[in-house]
Amino acid sequence: MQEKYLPPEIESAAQAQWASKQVYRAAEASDRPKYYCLSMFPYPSGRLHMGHVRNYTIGDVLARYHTLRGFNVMQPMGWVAFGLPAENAAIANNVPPAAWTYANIDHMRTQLQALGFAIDWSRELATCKPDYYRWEQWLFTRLFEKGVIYKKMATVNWDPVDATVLANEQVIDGRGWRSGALVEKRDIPMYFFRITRYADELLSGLDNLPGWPERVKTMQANWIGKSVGVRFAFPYQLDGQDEKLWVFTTRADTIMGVTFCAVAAEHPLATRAAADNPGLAAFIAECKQGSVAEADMATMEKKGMDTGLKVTHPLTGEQVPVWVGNYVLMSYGEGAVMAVPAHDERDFGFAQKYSLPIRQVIEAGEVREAKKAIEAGGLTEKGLAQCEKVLSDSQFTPERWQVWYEEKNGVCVNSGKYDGLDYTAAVDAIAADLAALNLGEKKTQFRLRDWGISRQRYWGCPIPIVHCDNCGDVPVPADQLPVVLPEDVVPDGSGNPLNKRADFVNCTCPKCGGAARRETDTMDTFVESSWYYARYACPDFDGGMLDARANTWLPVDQYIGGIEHAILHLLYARFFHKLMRDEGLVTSDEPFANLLTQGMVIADTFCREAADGKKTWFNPADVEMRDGVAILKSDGQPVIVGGTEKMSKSKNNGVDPQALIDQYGADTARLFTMFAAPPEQSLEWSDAGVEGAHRFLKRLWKLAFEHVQGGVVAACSGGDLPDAAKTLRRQLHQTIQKVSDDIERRKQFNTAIAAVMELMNALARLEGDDAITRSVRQETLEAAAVMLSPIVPHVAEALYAELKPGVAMVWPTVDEAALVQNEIELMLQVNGKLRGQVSVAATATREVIEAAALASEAVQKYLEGQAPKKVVVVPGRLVNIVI
RNA sequence: GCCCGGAUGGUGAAAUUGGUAGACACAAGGGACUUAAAAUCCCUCGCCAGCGAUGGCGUACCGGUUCGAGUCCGGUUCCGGGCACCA
Repeated sequence: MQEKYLPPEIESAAQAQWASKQVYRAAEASDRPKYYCLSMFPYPSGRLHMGHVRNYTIGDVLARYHTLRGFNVMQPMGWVAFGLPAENAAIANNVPPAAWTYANIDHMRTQLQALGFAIDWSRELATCKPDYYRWEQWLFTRLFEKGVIYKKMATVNWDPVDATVLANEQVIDGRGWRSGALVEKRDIPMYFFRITRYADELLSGLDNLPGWPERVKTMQANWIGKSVGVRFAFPYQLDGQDEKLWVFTTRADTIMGVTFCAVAAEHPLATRAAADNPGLAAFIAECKQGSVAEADMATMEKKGMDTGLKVTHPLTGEQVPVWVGNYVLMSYGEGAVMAVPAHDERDFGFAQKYSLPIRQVIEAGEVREAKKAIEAGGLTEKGLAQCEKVLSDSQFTPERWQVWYEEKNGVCVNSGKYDGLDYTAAVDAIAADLAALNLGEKKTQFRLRDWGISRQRYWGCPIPIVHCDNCGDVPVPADQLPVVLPEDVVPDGSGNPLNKRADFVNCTCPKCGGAARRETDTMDTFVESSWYYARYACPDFDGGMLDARANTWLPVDQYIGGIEHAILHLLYARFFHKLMRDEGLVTSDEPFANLLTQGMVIADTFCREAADGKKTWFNPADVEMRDGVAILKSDGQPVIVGGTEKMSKSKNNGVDPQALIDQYGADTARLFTMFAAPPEQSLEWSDAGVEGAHRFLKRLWKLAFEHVQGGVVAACSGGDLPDAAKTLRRQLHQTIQKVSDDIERRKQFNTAIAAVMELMNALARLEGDDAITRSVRQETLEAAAVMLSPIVPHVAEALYAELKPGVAMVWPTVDEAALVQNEIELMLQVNGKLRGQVSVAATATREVIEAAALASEAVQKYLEGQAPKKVVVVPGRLVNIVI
């Protein structure tokens, strides 16, 4: 055995052996239970960053642990290879996105392999390859024919200078990131997946996912946002026609408080009113500026303008003014809302700004009670005072009205026949009255909107539709798939270059054979990532999307990925799974049985801003702090310190693990990453402490080396031991218990590592070279190597091979007999404060413990001869004496 | 703005079900070994008072429940993730 720990030699030897023996290749034919361990596949941005290392190490620890536990493990890897960064790189460097992407994949695959992950590389896939997206196109055509996919208008960010659609990320402070032009909203036709048809199942299905974090399920449930409300209409007459303005509300109980309505700038009512009102037309044009992102809509200043038109309140017959509001979006709901400024914060602000009437229609329950009591009379002086206090404490203020509204525990006032009704009764009565008038009904609504998947971009999966003047939108027949994306294209940032490719665009109609045009929009990249987990089961199948192997492996037993994907990716994948189920491709209802959401690895961002507002982002590795000022190393000039954000391509704050691997080896990088924090916690990146992780591996190596030098022996398997050896062996088996639980149930690896560190510290202190002590040492080192092997596989395998040559690793089992302890120590508290300890037999009864505690010097000192008021005994933990 | 999380020593963190706050590490300081350095090993290390024994305070902030709160409840601040075209 080598005396020195030499990571480069150990790691390359181990990796070469794993590769040549294909040890991580998963076989379908196995009598062992399957364990499908999947980490979210990376976007090939160029280099790995610490977020990837963390994600894939977590997955690898779980995969390797389950292999040691006897499972047939599959851990695949691939690339979500279409996307915006490739087009940005193409514009910046004049390289085709395809070439850039494939080069990145090669580099990142090498980096992943250097980290020693137990990946079945025979299943590798890249979503930009025709043999992958072919089946996505095939499913698209099936769903199109079924009506699950449909076409409608949708609003996008339009850059009028670059004449291109912008992603939300590319709109900065309302301007295009490259041109600096003011961004406009523009309506274009897009294809949509009818995800809302599955809204109920996506919501109720969350209850069948006990292996998912509560926070993710809460976020998804809120996102889907099921609410029961009332859809109703305000009738009006315009140009001699009877029309209806439809709105939806979850608070029909406040309908009597409506003092105006607000419609979107694109609403037909607004368009009509603007026809003979230039001021309004100008305001509508203004509303069309800015991005479509919800965060921008919610934070912008709420503005409006009166259309001059009035609609009729369906219950009071009052004339209600209609305003155009810049915060109302045509594509959400009805494109119009009723406004109750007395109880809705946004409506209140709007009404104040434009001096619109505010009418209270909800009153807190206790106010109502107090008023009633006073009216009825006969109150005692004290009772009257109490009621009056309630009233004076509840003077009408907009803040109070809003609270009464939010808490839904008030009653209606100023609402005519509905006065005195509570929330439920009022909603029911009002809905019934509206229904009787044929002007409304109760309706279940979802916040979730249909999924628009058209992207006006080149580097994506072509939408398999042909536009024919005679036949309309015709799906490409299966035998003509895939519609192959040409890979020799370099986008220039002004629109989709596919539009300029006659060889791509021009085609014949599959239906009538006439000249036709191919759709040039590509699909949202979330479509590719919505089914890759299933394709890993049968990546080589060319007879269809999936074969029977998909049902062998699905559902994924453990899915691991960033919390950033809690809603969109995970919801889309769940939706897609149900689409595939309904196509008969899979039999399960949900794709991911257990989910581990990794906390973000975050790092500082640094940038410089050019005169035109364009920002250049610098990698933290290229920046240093001098006297509290961030300086770019290359030119010595200052840079702006941005926020601390998740590592990303766009902010260039990804920390490449390569330097760490080169200096210390993959095992140290893995160990350090797992030791830094528990997986679910977000982690501000710092390599301070990596020395400690490396030192531990060196110490471990040295302990094993020293033992092996004296000759390997059979591991201890119990029996009578000297005290020191017995104590160590107890700690060993406690550690096995803890590490197993930490990895399997808690999925918290930092504490598992700490426990093995403690065990190794204790082992280093164990003296004696007798046969029994050496056998305990052997048992401890063997178990430590196995317990660490999921985290640091290279060094652990090398050590195990020295300790137990020619034998395969098996996860150690806990020897219950080794755990037995005769005496335990209890903490003594007086009035909840720690005042001492007492030793008692492990079997001691409550009475014995209490007596021992009261007799102890520490407690006697505080009792001063008095009897305690109360004694609390917590078995195995402490005694608290209350005096 | 809305939804979901988080905040514990100089630093990363631990405390699993309401029961010893700070395990395990990093950094720092002191010492051993060395011609010297590196490496390694040993010791100290929440804050305040005290020579010490010990005592008081302490888990972002304010309040509450409890024999007992880092943990539960109400409110606040700051930080991170998401907000449907970054992936």
